[in-house]
This record gives sequence, structure tokens and C-alpha cells, in this order.
Amino acid sequence: MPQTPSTRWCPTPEQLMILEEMYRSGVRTPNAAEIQQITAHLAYYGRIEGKNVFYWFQNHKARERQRLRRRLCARHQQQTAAVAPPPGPGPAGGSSAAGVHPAVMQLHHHHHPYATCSFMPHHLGGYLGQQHQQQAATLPAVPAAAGAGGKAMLSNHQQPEEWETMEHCNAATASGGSSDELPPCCRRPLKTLDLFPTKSTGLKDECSSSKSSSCSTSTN
Amino acid sequence: MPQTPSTRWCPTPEQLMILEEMYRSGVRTPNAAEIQQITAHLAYYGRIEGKNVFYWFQNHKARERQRLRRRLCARHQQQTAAVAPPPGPGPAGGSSAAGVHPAVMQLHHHHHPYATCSFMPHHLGGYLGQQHQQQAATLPAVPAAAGAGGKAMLSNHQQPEEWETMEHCNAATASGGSSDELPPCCRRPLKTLDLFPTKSTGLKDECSSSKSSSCSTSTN
DNA sequence: GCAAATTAATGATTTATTCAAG
DNA sequence: CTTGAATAAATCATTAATTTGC
Repeated sequence: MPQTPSTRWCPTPEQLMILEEMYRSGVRTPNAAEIQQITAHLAYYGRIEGKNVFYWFQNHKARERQRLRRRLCARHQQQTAAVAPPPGPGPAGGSSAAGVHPAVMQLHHHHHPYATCSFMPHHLGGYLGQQHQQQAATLPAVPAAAGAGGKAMLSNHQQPEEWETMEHCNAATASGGSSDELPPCCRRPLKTLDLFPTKSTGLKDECSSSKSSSCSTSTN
Repeated sequence: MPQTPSTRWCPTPEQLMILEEMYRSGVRTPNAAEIQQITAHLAYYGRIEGKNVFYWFQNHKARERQRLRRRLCARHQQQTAAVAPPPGPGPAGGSSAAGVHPAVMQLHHHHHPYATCSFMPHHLGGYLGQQHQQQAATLPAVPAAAGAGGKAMLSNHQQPEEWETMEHCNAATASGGSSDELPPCCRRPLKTLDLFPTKSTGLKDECSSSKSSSCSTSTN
């Protein structure tokens, strides 16, 4: 069969490189428009959809943070019995390498080749730019008026997050934008979300679900 | 400004009633097609979009469960330390009006009047059934090839969840369906997800983040 | 040397939390 | 205070590495 019916997007090295570079330069949660652009650009190197870009940033961000947490935790546990660690353990001479290369953005600007441009996580039905969808036939028997994606793209690119111990390279608002419509709902202040789920808001966890499991990496 | 640019969907009593009835009859996480249908139906009673239906079910489900958890927890704590001073004033008697009428499902079947049918969480750009969008003008300066929604609809309507202590009304798979394409990725077994985040899969929590907060219903 | 069996990464989905409009 | 909307965390599932047996 000519077309590998791979259900999963498989990023090419180039795509990955670009994405990582973007991430490094500060892009964390691109909004719809940005995702579109990125997608269009990356499409040059192979099949890719908006949702892929979206997911990639989500996952990358989450996992980067996770990794950090784990590290800090390990370290914390090491010196646990000792004393209260200095408030700002910081990367401790780690690879603070702030030397990030600036605007890598427009590596090449040419639009189109692939750019399926359809978001919508899955089978929902990409009735959008549905113009030359080879596999349009495989689309399910969804009634008819099939809408489109459900949840969605983020909107505001809130920079600060692992900004803390990470390589907090500035170059904020990498994607230039800033002149978008920015609808009323997406201007969340910033949200101070530190590495550890402090959750000091008030009523958070319903119960005291004592989840006591060490950091041991047990195989799944 | 003739049209209140209310950013939020405001469900009409009828819409709410129908939604609740559906929920009661087992609908928990309708898929895209179902959401479309529901949206179309509810659109008869007022403006509504797919995402609204989607969110409604999400929230309703989550909150129902949350309420339960809180109750159980409270009870548990009550008989635990036999103290637990009521921290907050508490809403006391909630409106638990459970008097709902049975199978309301197809109250009327007529499609259309409103049914914006566009999902996509927000500003993304509802370039879909974009046919008579009054406010199409307000759409941002999204480049051009604007894709569509981002995250998304669920797919399999996994029933079991609060099935436990809830009113576990059966009538499962209310929306008939079951003959959809159901792409390879969405056949999750069932997922046994009980009320308390047991999390016994394996390596879960990175650390032993001792989040010790009682179930006290502190006002937010 | 290859191919089945395991393990590690990571793309995709679902659930839980949080924010803020009404 | 209720609840629609948005985001982050957790989870699942598939693909790529890697190991092991022949």
C-alpha cells in the first residue's frame, strides 16, 4: 500500500528542528493564526497538520516541565533530611546556557506544498480546506453537517512558566503578532504557575487523596 | 449595538432542560456528530454553538462528579475526626431539584434556525459553515488559510464513571450511533476511573508532593 | 545478521483545575 | 455563587529504539 496509513504524525528531522528552535526562542502556546503559519511552513518538509503543531507544543511544554520537576524532586529528596534548601535552588551551575540564537523564525518563506491546514484532532471530519484530501473517502458516516474541532487552540501566548529555572531565553512574543484581534476572553493575566502545584487558591483537592509514591521510575 | 456582544453563551431554560435530560439519560461525552445534532436541535431555542454543547457536557460531568466527591469526602471526614469545624458559611441548602421528566430526547426534530455549527473554542475562526455569520466581520486578521478548531470532541462515549453512587440511569449509548467509522485510535477499552484518583498505574506522580489540604469548602 | 519481544519516547485524548463573566 | 470557557495535568496508545534468541 502506497500510503502508510500511519495514524500518528511522524515529524521529520527538519520539522522537529524548527519546532524545537521555536520553542527555544520562546514560543510556547501559539494561537490559531500562529499555528497556521507554522504548519504551513513545516508542511514544506512533509505532511503535517495544525493539530500536530498544537499537540507538539502542548506535549513539549508539559514534558519539559515534568522533566524539571523530576529533577528538582530527585535533588530535593536527596537533601531532604538535611535542611530546608535555599529558596532558589536554581539550575545550580547547570547548563544555564542562555545563549540562544535569535529570530530563527522565517527560515524560509514559501507557502503551501502540503499544509493540510485542517485542525480537528481526529476523525471529526476535516471538512475545511477539504480540497484535495486523498483520503476523503475514508471519512466516516458522520451525518452531514459535521462541524469541526471541539476544544482548541490556545490563544494568548503566556510566556512565563518554566521561565524560572529553564534557560529563560527572552525574545518574548517571538511570533511578532501582537496585533491580532485577541478576543476578550483570552487575556488571562499570566497565571503564576510554578513548578510545584502549590495550589494555594482555596478549595482545590476535594479530599486528602494521599498519593504517596516515591519518584522511583517503575516500569509500566 | 443591537446585539449584545456577550462573550458567553447563555443557555435558555429549554436548552438547559434538554441538555440535562440528555445527561440524565446517559449521554456523557457525545461525539462530533452527536454534538452537531444536539446543537442543531437546541439552536431552535436560541443561539448556540457546538462548542457550547461540548463544554456543557464536560463541565456538567466534571461538576457532578466533583459534587459527589465533596459529599463523600465530607461524610468521610465527618466520621473520621468527628470534629472538622465548618470553615465556610456554606451555601447550605442547594437547589437539588431533581424532578426531571423522562425521555425528552427528540422533543422536536426540525433542524436549523440558528445552529451556527461552528465548533472551535474561540476566536480561532469559524471558517466552516460560515455562511450567514452576522459577526463574520469581527473575525481576526488570521492570515488566510485559517484552519479550524484545535483540540476536540471526544469520540467514544464511555459511560461508566459516576455510575457508582450516582443515579446511574442506564439507557446507555443514548444517541444510537454506534455505527460510526470509529477510527483505530478511539477504541479505548473503557477506562476504569473511579471517583478518587487512585492512580495505581505505575510511575505516576513524579514526586511526593505532599498536597495536604482538607476537604474544607473554603469559598473561592 | 535478521526478526520477534521489550522498553523508552512521544503523539493524541481525556480529565481535572482554574479563571472570570453574569 | 453558579457556570461557561480555557488551560494544564494525567493518561492512553502507537511508533522508534533497543535488546534478545535463533
